[in-house]
Amino acid sequence: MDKSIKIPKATITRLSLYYRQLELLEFDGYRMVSSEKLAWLCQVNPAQVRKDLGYFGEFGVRGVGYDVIDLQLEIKKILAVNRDWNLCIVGIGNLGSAIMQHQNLQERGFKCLAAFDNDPAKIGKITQIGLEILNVSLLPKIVKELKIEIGVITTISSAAQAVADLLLSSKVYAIVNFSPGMLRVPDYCMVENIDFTIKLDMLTYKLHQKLGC
Amino acid sequence: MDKSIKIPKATITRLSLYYRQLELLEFDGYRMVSSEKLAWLCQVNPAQVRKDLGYFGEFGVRGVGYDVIDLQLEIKKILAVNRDWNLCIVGIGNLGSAIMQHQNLQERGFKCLAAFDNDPAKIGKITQIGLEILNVSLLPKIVKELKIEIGVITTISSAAQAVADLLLSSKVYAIVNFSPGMLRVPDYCMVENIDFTIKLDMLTYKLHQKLGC
DNA sequence: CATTGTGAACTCATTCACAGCG
DNA sequence: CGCTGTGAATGAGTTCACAATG
Repeated sequence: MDKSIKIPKATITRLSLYYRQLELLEFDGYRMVSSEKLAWLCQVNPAQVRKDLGYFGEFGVRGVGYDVIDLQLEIKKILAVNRDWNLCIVGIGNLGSAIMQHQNLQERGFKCLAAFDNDPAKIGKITQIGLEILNVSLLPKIVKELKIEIGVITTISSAAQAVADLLLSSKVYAIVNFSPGMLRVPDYCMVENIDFTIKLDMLTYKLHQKLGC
Repeated sequence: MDKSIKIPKATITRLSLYYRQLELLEFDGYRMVSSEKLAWLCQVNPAQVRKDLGYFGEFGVRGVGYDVIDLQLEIKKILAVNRDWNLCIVGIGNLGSAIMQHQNLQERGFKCLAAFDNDPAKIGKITQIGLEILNVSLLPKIVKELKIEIGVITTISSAAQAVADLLLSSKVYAIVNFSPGMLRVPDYCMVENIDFTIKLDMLTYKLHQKLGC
């Protein structure tokens, strides 16, 4: 059912997608959904949906489909988002502030509990979600006190590696990195990069290919 | 050399990465770099670097490596970022404002020329980069006047599809979508999604796997 | 002679096709 | 009968290994 088979990274990404569509389906009053319909909503192949789910169990009913509510619960269990997670954000510029206030975070159980910066002009100020901006030197202490499990880096890229090192030394082994460029971390530390200039480069490449402009 | 062979999407992503490391290498005074060194910096396999570049030409010198400056120019040509591109941003909340002011945009030749929203309280206000926030109903007219080529969607997800439709009807066929959920667009329109709750889900999944917590 | 460029081998991911089952 | 679950087939992407070469 789940042991020893290697699960594609893309499968996890898609589970997240399925989950969101299931929320919308529930909101629209659906009780059951077929792999075909869910696939259509997520713009993937129906067999892909079934295979992705198949890595983790048998959640469907043959001849009928999947229960919209049950499947949400199963996916939440798989993704381990059936509980809250504690975050901190390092680098309280425009981007850091935006992330912090992002609605989806709260709704999905990601609690932003601390905000750090190294700019004396910002330290001591209160963010729009009511957090005091703390000196980044306090990070190790605060992370321990508040049991923070995930660090979000929204500094300029030249500061990102130092922040990552600080998080590591504070035993935070999960990082979302919004700064461009690679973080160097030991392999027991998980990093997810979000780099939107890469996405823009991808678009310009494709535009150039298709339109020759 | 470049015709007819299928180029992996991931190759384009990596070219963007290589480019940034080459900038840093140039800044540090390097004139040449081997595939091994560049690969190490980008945390990929050296053969991968050579194969990625090999799709587009022969840019290296055997026994020596790649010219740090020349290779930057070649990659810029490939990605079509050797010229400016005009953007507009739709949805001027915290995230939209953050993106608009993001330093890398300007530096890399992505010009944010217009800002739209549908909130009467925001329309008419001036953003931190000096743009007047315009009613989204003006989008088709402005897009045409300013020759905007890429649309960035930073609205709430329930508004995203309508914005995408508006961009499409204005002949903007390249979209960066920051709202969660899938946009439905014709296949001549390129969409890049940036969804950071997916990244968080990926982290929690991995944390759960590795630590069982 | 160090390093590129590249076919061939391999690994990983997606899709097909149909057996299994409610 | 319809839709899931899954082994087998296909396809895509990465890495190897070495010939080519400045």
